[in-house]
Formats: sequence, structure tokens, C-alpha cells
Amino acid sequence: MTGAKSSPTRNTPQRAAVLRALGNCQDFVSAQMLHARLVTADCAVGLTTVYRALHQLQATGQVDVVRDGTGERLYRRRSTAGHQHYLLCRDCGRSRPVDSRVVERWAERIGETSGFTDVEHTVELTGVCGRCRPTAH
Amino acid sequence: MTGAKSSPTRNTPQRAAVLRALGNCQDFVSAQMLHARLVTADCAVGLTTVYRALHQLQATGQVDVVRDGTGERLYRRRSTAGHQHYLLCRDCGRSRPVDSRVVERWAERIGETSGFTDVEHTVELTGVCGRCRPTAH
DNA sequence: CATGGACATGGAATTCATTTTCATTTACGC
DNA sequence: GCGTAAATGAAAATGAATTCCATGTCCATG
Repeated sequence: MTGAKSSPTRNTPQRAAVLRALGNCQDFVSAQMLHARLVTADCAVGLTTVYRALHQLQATGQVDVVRDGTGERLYRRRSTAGHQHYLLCRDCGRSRPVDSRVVERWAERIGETSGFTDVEHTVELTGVCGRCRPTAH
Repeated sequence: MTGAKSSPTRNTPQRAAVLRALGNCQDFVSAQMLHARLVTADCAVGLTTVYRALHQLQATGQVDVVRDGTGERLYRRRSTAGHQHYLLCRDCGRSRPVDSRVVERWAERIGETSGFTDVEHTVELTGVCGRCRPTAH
């Protein structure tokens, strides 16, 4: 690849703020939540910009994206290399990564045997975490 | 659970029309598309009713639901028992069922070992089918 | 057959995440 | 500093999905 720098992104304080705010979140957050935080904090950033920044981060693989039950997108800064799947609590939104190597291999296999190309997969696991489960007295 | 007939659904021509229209579709359709068809056909059904019917069908396990790239819900009448996963073509929307027993078992295991309860999973596989792939001459 | 009430319908209005528009501002190579 | 392509952001648009609510209709009764 020669000049594969397809997006000549600029360094702006807003983008830095989004990335920083995202880094402060321990769990998945929606673009809206992120924007709300940024407004509350000293550095206000427009909602549009938050969306744009998140798009870029997604395109460059710097965040993982999942969908909650309503279809809303949730973002989280990616820690490990390669992509990762999570088990999300339906109540509190807490997440925990899960070992998805089995699924990765499965999806890969499907890609090879299906006649389809560029096979991608998304896996959403949801449940109710121990802290949210009401003690059935 | 004894009398789990939680929803005393009635037989209405509209609901029948939705189910029939759904049966005519070979592939996944959105509620909007379905509604458009029903309006074009002789039997007009309100959009609201289409959504309600689809909700019920989903609750009773008569349709499978997936999400396309934009998060829009797509519905398809279920053929086999138990739930089923599909590989969707990103271009034409054509779908093919895939053998997902591996994933089922994996999800089940996660449910048992995670400390979460009521673990559910959704898996979306997308790709480009042979017919849609441009011949890279 | 008549009746009543629970369930169902559907058009309009609403909600809400996300995207688009566009005038203005800003980063950064020169 | 200058110019310009990129970035910003407020407002408006989009579009799926849901809620509202007045009206309609299925169906178990009398």
C-alpha cells in the first residue's frame, strides 16, 4: 500500500475531548451520554462532532460498537487487539468481555463455505448481572 | 408456569393479512416494506397494526428478527423449530440460514458460567453473496 | 338476535437516535 | 501570515418505532 492515508484527519481539541471522555468511561456509552458528559464538563463539544468522532474511531478500529435492546449504538474504547465481544447487563449496562474464539472460528468457517465474501459478524450477549438481579425473597 | 396464555389474541383479518404477506416474502422484510405491500394490495392495514402484529409474532416465536446495518428490524416467518441465525447479503438482502449449533452451545455455556441470568444472544452475519459480487475482471 | 365490554384498529402526533445542511471557524502546510 | 481544505456545531431533516385516543369489531353471554 502506498499512500493509504485515506482520511487526512486533523488534530482538534474536540476530537481529543471525545477520545478522552471515552477513555474515562469504564463501560459502553451511547453517543448521547458521551455528549452529555462533555457538555457538563468544561469542554463543550457539539453532538454532531461526537457522532463524527465516533464514526472515525469505529472506522479505524479504536472503539467497539454494540447495540442495546432498542437498537441504540453503544461505544467503548478498545483495549485488546482484534475485536472483542461482550456480555451486557440489560439493567445497568455493565459489560464484561467474553471469550469468543469459538464464535470467531465459526464465523470464519461460514465465510469460507458459504459462497459469500467479506463476511462480518456481530454478536450481542445480554443478561441480568448478579448485582441487578432482585433477590427473590 | 401454568396458563401461560398471556396474550389472548383475537383473529382479525388484518392480522391474517400481515401473516399472509409475511408468508409471501421469501426473505427478511422490514415492517415498513410489509406495510407498503399491504397498502398496495387490496387489503390495507395500518402501520401501527403491522408493528403490533409483528411484535406478537416475535413474542410467540413465529418470526425471526434480525437487524440490518442501520439498526432497522427485519422480520421473516420462521420455518424450523428453535431459533435460527442467518447470513444476510449486504447488497440484495438475500439470506441463507446457517448452522449455528456451535454458537448456541457457546452462548449457553456463557450463561452458566458468567453469573448473569436470562442470557440471550443475537448473532448477525453479513456478507456479499455471489450474485452481488462484482466480477473483478 | 341483541348487548356489552374487552380487545383491536389506524391515523395522527410524538419520541428519539442519527444524519444532513450550511455558514462559520480552525488547523496546518506553505 | 495566508490560503484552503477540513472541521465544527446549531438547526433542521430524516426515519423507524411508539404512543394516543376515538372508533370499530370480535365473541361470550343473556
